[in-house]
Amino acid sequence: MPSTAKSSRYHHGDLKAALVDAAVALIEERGVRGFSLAEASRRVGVSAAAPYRHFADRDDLLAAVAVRALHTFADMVAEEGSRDSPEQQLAAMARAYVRFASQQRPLFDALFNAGLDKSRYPELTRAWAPIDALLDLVGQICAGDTEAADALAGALEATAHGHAALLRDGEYGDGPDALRIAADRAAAATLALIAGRQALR
Amino acid sequence: MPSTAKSSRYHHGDLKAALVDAAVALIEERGVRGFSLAEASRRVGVSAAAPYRHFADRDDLLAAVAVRALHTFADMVAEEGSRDSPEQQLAAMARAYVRFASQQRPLFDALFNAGLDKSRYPELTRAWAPIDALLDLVGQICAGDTEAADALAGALEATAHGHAALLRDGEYGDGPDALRIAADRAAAATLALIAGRQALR
DNA sequence: GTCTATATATCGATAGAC
DNA sequence: GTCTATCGATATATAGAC
Repeated sequence: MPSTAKSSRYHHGDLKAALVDAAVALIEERGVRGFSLAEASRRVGVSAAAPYRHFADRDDLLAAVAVRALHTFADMVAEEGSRDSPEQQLAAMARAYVRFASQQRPLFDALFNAGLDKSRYPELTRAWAPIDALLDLVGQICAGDTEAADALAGALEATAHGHAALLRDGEYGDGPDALRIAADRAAAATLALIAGRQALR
Repeated sequence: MPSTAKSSRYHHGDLKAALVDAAVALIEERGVRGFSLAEASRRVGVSAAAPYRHFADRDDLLAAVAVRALHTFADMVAEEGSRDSPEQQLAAMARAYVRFASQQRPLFDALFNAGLDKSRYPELTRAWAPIDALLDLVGQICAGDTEAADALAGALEATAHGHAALLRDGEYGDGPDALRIAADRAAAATLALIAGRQALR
């Protein structure tokens, strides 16, 4: 281990990651709007100037949080794959989507509510990659009809997102029941959309 | 007209409304995050201190915008009522929801993305009143089964919201087609949920 | 009801030392 | 790669005059 034993007077071996961690905690406590580079610096014990060695500006750190969100989101959705029927997997995907919004709220906010410029951060467009990966499940259901599959996939995505957003907004209450309710509803709506998919075209 | 001809040195007969107007324009241009009381004051030509005669603080003006959003939203949804079948009315409601997000984006943001404290502004919980008004349409479809009606209404609401939120996020593109696409999909998803509603319970 | 003036805070970002 | 120091901008909010 060559450089791990740095010690010296610098606070971190990986300031970049530490700043992302601090940003997540900060967003959790104060929301995206309450986040600032200065406060994040304070929390990890460095000067306000230090972050600029790693991030071009405030939005750049926010974007780094969004990228982490992307990966966490993909992991949570992917966990639901590979068993049961396609229908049950899609319902589980909707549950995972809602769970992500609830259990990783700061990440959800960074990804969907930070107002980041997507032309500046094209990676964020890949937020839907994990969803797209499940699109072949939809293909199995719609056997061959790719137009129908696309329509159904879009409806499932929007419905899962809607339940997640409403949960985040407190529409299902604040307690621990809220997540269960939202997840149940999202899963049920998923199955209903599949059952009624003829009406999509 | 007694007091309309005020003239004198004061800039407004209705500063409160003028500030709300300015706030809407400001949110349109810079987003909720870019909104400030100071800039709104500047725009209507009063000092930064003037608003405090009408609003307790920044959030208080933001909440006033959200209340306006509430009414606009209700109007747009209500316009869709009263003809066609219940199914078609619900589909039209979903279209109106999406149209609201597109054509009144600053209001949509103030209502759903401003991070306002809902325990401080309980009126905002009434955002769903216009939706609830259409719940009896759902009742007609589910004839008697109130549990099924509640489940369907919740699914319709979340699905419409999901399409609106994704549209606002640019998920359907930026051009004028985006609204049409999102509205079509939201309406279709509404009909599909109705068709597949057995799966909701 | 609005103004001026001001106190206070915080932030983003840069320059230059180490 | 981090620090100190600092500039400039902007915000919220209050006090007191008019």
